[in-house]
Amino acid sequence: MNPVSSSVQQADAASPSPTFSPLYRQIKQLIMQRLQSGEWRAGELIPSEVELAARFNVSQGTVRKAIDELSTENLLVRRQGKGTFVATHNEARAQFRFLRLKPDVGDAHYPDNTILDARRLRAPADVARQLEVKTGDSMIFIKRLQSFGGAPTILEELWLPGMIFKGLSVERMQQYKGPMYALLETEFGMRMIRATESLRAVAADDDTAVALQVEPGAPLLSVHRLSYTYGDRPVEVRRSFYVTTQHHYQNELS
Amino acid sequence: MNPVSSSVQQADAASPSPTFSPLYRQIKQLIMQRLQSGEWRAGELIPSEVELAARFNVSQGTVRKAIDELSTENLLVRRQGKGTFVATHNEARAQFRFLRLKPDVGDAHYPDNTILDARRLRAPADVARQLEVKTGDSMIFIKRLQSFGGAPTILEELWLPGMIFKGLSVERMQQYKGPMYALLETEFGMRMIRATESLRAVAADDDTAVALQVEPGAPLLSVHRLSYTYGDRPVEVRRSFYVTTQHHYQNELS
DNA sequence: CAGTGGTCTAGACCACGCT
DNA sequence: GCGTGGTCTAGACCACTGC
Repeated sequence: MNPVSSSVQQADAASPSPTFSPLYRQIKQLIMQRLQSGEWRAGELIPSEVELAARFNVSQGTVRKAIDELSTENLLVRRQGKGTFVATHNEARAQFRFLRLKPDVGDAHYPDNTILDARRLRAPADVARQLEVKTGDSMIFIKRLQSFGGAPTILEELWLPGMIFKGLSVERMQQYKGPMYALLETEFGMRMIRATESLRAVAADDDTAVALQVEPGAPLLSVHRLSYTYGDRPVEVRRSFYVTTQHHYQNELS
Repeated sequence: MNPVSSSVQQADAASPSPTFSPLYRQIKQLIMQRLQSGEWRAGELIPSEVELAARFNVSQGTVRKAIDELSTENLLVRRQGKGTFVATHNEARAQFRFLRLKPDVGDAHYPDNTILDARRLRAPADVARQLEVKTGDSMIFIKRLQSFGGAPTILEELWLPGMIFKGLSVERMQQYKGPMYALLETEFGMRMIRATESLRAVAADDDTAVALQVEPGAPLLSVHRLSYTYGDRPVEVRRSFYVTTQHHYQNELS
């Protein structure tokens, strides 16, 4: 029998399963299930490799390979001598993983947030489609302004499924100053693990120009983000406008 | 003695080298040297893992780990049953690794190139600084327009060190239609392996507007790229303007 | 010193591509 | 059938952390 569990797919000479995956990927899935279920929470220490190998009845090397992949995907963080931890947005090194706007000169700092609007709305058709919910479903809508050293730089609107973030109050948003994803992670156990961004250059409309203190028609970097949590589930739509006179969007191609 | 060579750094209880690196990284460096020197060229098959293990006098697992890293860095490509190959820009899957502009609807296609200008110039100070050459050094300067389905979309200027690309003629550039990096790789053995891009939104100046058939002042996505070859050596500066009305710059955050 | 992840080895077997 | 990379194992030792 397969060491992991009786329900696990396995290679079989007689009937090679079309969805066969190697042992370490099955282990990886098992670990991801525990992350998704909240059994192992953000920032926590997970069992050691030896422990997991014994629990899953596989060799340590197989567990290692599973954790290797989860580590490169930023779901886990290894620390030699200490153990393996669930990755979290509540640490310095994660602050800029989803914020690619860097100052042209000087070091990157996290911007100041000002919530301009925060309330419950019904999902517009396009937002609903992207988040795979029904049009008209209850959503949380947030509009905020981010400033670097007092200079308004990012104006953005966020949509979150109201179903998931039930207890999120407008007051809580208003008073919170740190990274959004850290808040969602801490208070709702909802962890963003990847996102896709679509960038274009656009001309500022009147309202946006006022908020960002630029001339109407001034060029702005438009960023449309769709964020995913475990299981490739889309849980946030974000539409941002960046002022790129003193900052630039930094990207590495490799 | 160290299995790799007598000159290799090794852990030593008496005097732990401050620059110690594990065996598999030393193997990785040895492989990279052979790539950089041109001993193993783009697209070619390199020796098998067993062969390399024997040659370097280490276990196959150690060679595997070295190749694993080179593979995730896109320097090598493994093909089960066939062997390990040097990555190349001359293949379909590499076409869009450095071109992130995607059509809003429909599938991505490679654009048509029109060379507007190509000649030798002396390096301006800023270009020289970025490419780590001296101001006034001989450079190759190229200005070209890229079109998708007949629509002018990308206007860009490239600077390459003339020293490296000695035989690159204006005529060769004019007639060549494919990806630039494939040409540089095939004809000069110069392979781009990574790049950094800085993006901003700007207003089109008059000349740029004419070339891209947009209104003067229209918002354009400005992309400043610095490309590197083996050994983190910068070898290309590129300044592009993208029209983003029918296309967008696609980026994955993870 | 014990426990953790990190490296390295040797050997077995599987999946794939080619001849 | 043979050679390639891909998986899995068992065991040894090293490097780092914290008690």
